Amino acid sequence: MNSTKATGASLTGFGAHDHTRCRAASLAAAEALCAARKLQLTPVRKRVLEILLEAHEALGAYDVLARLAEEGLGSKPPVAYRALGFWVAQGLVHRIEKLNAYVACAHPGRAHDAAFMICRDCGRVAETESHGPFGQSAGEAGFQIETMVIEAEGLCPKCIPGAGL
Amino acid sequence: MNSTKATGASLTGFGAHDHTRCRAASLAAAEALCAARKLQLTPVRKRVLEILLEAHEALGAYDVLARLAEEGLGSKPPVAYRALGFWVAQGLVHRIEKLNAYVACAHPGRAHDAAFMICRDCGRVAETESHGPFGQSAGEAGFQIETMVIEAEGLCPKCIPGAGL
DNA sequence: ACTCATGCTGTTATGTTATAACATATCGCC
DNA sequence: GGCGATATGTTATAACATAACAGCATGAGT
Ligand SMILES: [Zn+2]
Ligand SMILES: [Zn+2]
Ligand SMILES: [Zn+2]
Ligand SMILES: [Zn+2]
Repeated sequence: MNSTKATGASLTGFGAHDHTRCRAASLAAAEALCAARKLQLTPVRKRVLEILLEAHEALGAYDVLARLAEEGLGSKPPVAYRALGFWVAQGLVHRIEKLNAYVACAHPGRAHDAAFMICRDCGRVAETESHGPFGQSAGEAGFQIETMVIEAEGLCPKCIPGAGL
Repeated sequence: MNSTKATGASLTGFGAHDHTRCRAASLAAAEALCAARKLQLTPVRKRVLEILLEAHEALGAYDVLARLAEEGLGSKPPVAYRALGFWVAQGLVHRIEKLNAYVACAHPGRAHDAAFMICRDCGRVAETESHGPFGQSAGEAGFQIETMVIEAEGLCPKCIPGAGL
C-alpha cells in the first residue's frame, strides 16, 4: 500500500516551500543535537533521516528500509526500525500512528508536541503545533501525560472538491 | 503483547463505576441505533460489542477473535475485523491507534470526537471528550477535518509512583 | 414459486508492520 | 590485550490487517 510516489509535497502547512533549505536546516539540527547529547550520528542514522527529509512525506518503515537496501546500508527490518526509533526518541522524527509511518519533524530544535493533518486523498501530511487537547480533563482525572498523538484526517486545500486544482 | 488480563478496569475517567449498568446501557444504545438506521444487529456483531463491554478495556482484534472462536462464532480474522469495523463506523467502538486495539465507546448515543488517556503501566484506557486540539490552525491551513485521533500516553492515577496504591 | 439483488458470514491465502533474540563489529579505555 | 558500551547484521517469528471469492439467508418484485 505504501509505495514510492510524491516527492514534492510540502510539510509545514500545505503551502509550498524551499525543500533544499529545510533539509539542510534539519540535518544541521540533527548534527547539533547529536553533538550536544553525545549521540552517534552514524551512517545508517544519518541516511535514514536524509531519506525522510528527501521524501518530505510520511514513509513506512519498509519504504525507508528499501531505500537503505538499495544503497547497501541494511536490508533487514530491525535496521530501519532501530534508526527510526532513535530519531523518534530524539524528537526529530514523528511517527504517524494512523498511517504506521514516519515523517521528519518540521520544527526541529524546538521541543514540542506535534499535531498532524493527513489528507486522505493525496496522502500529504502537515505538521502543526498542538493546542493542548485535553484541557483540564487529564489533570482532573489525575492522569500524567507523557506523550501525545494528535492526528486529523480529512481533505487538504488542494483536494477539497471545487478547490483551485 | 495483548492478552487476557484486567477486567475490573474503569473506562470513563479512571475512577470506579458500575459495569453492569454501563454494559446494559451500551447494548441498549446499540439496539436503538441499529433500529433507527435499519442495520442488522446480528449475533456476531452483538457478541463482539458485548465482548468489548465485558472486557471493559481495549482489546486487539485477535483477542476479540479468540473469544468469538471459543463460542463457535467465527475463527478467521475477517470475521472479527468486519464486526469491529461495523461498530467503529457506527461510532459505538473506537479504535486506539497507539495500541492497535478497540474499545467500546464510553458515551454511546452522543456524537463526539473521542480522546483517550492510555496508562503505559497498567494498560487501562480512559475516554474523554476532545477540546478541539487544532484551534485555528486547521482552518488557517484550509484543511477540512473529517476524523480525529487524540491519544495521550502516560501514567494513570493508580500507577503514578507514590500514589495511593 | 422463481429469480434476483443485497447483505452478512465463512474461508483461503496473502500482505503488512514490528520485535525478540542472538551474533558480530567497533571503539574508547584501563 | 581484555572489557564494557554501543551499534549493526541476521534469523526467525509475532502481531496486525485485507483481498478475493464462495455460500447462504432474506425480502422484493414478478
Ligand atoms: Zn515536530
Ligand atoms: Zn490532499
Ligand atoms: Zn466514545
Ligand atoms: Zn495505570
